[in-house]
Order: sequence, then structure tokens, then C-alpha cells
Amino acid sequence: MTDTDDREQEAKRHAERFQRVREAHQTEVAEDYVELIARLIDETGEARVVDLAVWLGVTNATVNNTVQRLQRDGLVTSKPYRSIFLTEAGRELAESSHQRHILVRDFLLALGVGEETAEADAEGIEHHVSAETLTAFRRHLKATKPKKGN
Amino acid sequence: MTDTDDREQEAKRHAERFQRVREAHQTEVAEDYVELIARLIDETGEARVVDLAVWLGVTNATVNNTVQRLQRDGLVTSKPYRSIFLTEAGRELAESSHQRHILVRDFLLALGVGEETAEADAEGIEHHVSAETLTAFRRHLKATKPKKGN
DNA sequence: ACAAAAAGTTAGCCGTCACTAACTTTATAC
DNA sequence: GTATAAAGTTAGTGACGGCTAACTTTTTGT
Repeated sequence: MTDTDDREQEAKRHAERFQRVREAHQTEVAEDYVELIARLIDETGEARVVDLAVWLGVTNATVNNTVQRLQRDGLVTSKPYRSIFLTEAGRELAESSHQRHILVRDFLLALGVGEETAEADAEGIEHHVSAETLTAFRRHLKATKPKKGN
Repeated sequence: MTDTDDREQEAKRHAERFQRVREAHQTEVAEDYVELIARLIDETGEARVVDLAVWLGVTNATVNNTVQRLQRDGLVTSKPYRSIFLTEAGRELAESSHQRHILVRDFLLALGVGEETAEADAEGIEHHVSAETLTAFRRHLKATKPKKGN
């Protein structure tokens, strides 16, 4: 029954891929929030609920809920009616998410995708790119981009 | 106050990107299901709840709920205790999802990403790739892949 | 300094997508 | 042809991520 075994193995691998996608979904929101919080702090000095709401296109109430979850999960700290800060873990997650984001975006740009589309697609894609694929992106950028240094 | 206006515009664009990602999320599950249903029908003659459950790595009960939603949304038909069929709309969605899936996968393979990683990443990425980016992927494949017909 | 506006919070709601447990229906194996 | 196994269904639960409405706190403008 090697055929059956093969089929079962394939189903198993298929299922594992889907489980990985589901897991990625659970961290997406957290990554988007900390990335934006880091940016707002960097550019404006602080991250407020109302700014996150505007930049994410959701209501204040939604931001509040999410920030509480992030706090529960040790990514941010905030006291009532005050602005939001990143913990060390939050800062690290923000930094790695940001690096990945710009790599994906730059890769799409290098492929000839337009600015706004690259930015938009990167937002969705970045959460689903493995380390191996990121490496491939980097390799491609190095191979094609060097406009000056060649 | 052009600075403020610029900032507002940027925030607005940012928010729109996130809204697009959120919309994509709502269709992801539907796409994964119809794609798999089409495949199972093609390869085994029918799509049963238990097979979907195994291939997706979820329980029968979860598949049942989702299939009912898909039926409500006009993508599949099924009678109690019987196998699942695609509607015309479901078939079309399955076909376009499949095309997109193999394009993304082949693109990753062409970049030098390994088989299993390409397959896994494609599963997550495919739902977030715009038509423009797909075109860029196709262009890249044509430019690099032509092993025979050149 | 105080009224009005802005920001933040809380409560309650809803849909999605998971789960388990208990049940019914269909298929299978004598 | 009936008992058992497999498949499918239903009911109830829970987390997440969104919403509105009502409320409180802070900020702002005069």
C-alpha cells in the first residue's frame, strides 16, 4: 500500500503548510501594530491610540482592545489615557518586522512593480515569507540592483 | 499646512493598504477550500468532509461549518451526508486560485527556493499578490526560465 | 478656570474559524 | 441483515478582531 502511504504523506505535508499559515495569521496583527508603534515613536515622539486608529483604518475601540492584548503578551506597555511604549520584546519584533518589510518591498520594486503596489503587496506578503525565501530575495537584489558598485 | 496634509494623506494610504489585507483575509479560507475541493474531485472523483479535514489539518466539525458558509456564499453545494460539489462560481474561484498558486510557487522555485519551502510560502503569499505583481512574476519567469524554447 | 472638544475607555454585539463532545446517518464486515 | 466502524452533523465553547454607543478623562481655547 505504498500508494496509500504516499497519499497520506502528501496530505500530512499539505496540512502542515496550512497550519503554518494559520500560525502566521496569529502574529500578523501584533507585528503590524508594533511596527507602526515604533514608526510613530520614531517620527512623532509618541504613539497614541488615535494615531494607530487612523493609520490602521480601524476605530479607537479596536486599537484599545488590541493594545491590551499586546500588553498581555508582553509586547507593549501603557497606562490608561497615556501613550503606548514598546517593551524590549516589542522593539525586537518591530525591528525584525520592519527589516523584513523593507526587504520584501524593495524586492518587489526591483522586479518592476510600481511603488504603491509594492508597498501594498508587501504589507500582505511580509508575514508569510520564510527565512529561506528572504535569503533568496536578498540574493536576487544583490544580483540585479548594483547600479553603482559594478 | 502642507506638511500636515501630506502626513494625513500618508496615513490614509497606509490605512487603505491594511484594509486591503483585511479583505484578503476574508477570502483566504474560501479560496483554500475551493482549490482543495477541485483538486480532490479531480484526483479522487469526489470531495468528502473527512478528506478536507485531513488535508487541511482541522476537525470534521470545522470543515462542516466552513462548507456551510461556502454554500451560503454560493461557492459549493452539498446535501447532508453527501460529498461536496463546486458551483460555477466556486469552480472559477478554484481555477484562478490554482493558477495564481502555481505561478507563485514556480516563481519561488525559479528564485532558487527549495521545493517544500516554495510550496509552503506560496500557500501564505498567494492570497496577497496583486495582478500587477503576478505580471511581474510572469515576466521574471519568462526572462529566466526559458530552458528549451530559446 | 472652565466649557467644549478630543482622546481614551468600557460594555455589549457580531462573524470567523477553531475546538470537543454527543449524536445521527451511512458504509462495512461478517 | 445486523452490529460495528466510519463519516457526518449539531450544539456549545472560546479567542480574535472588528464594530457602535455611552461614558470618563485629558487637553485646549478663550
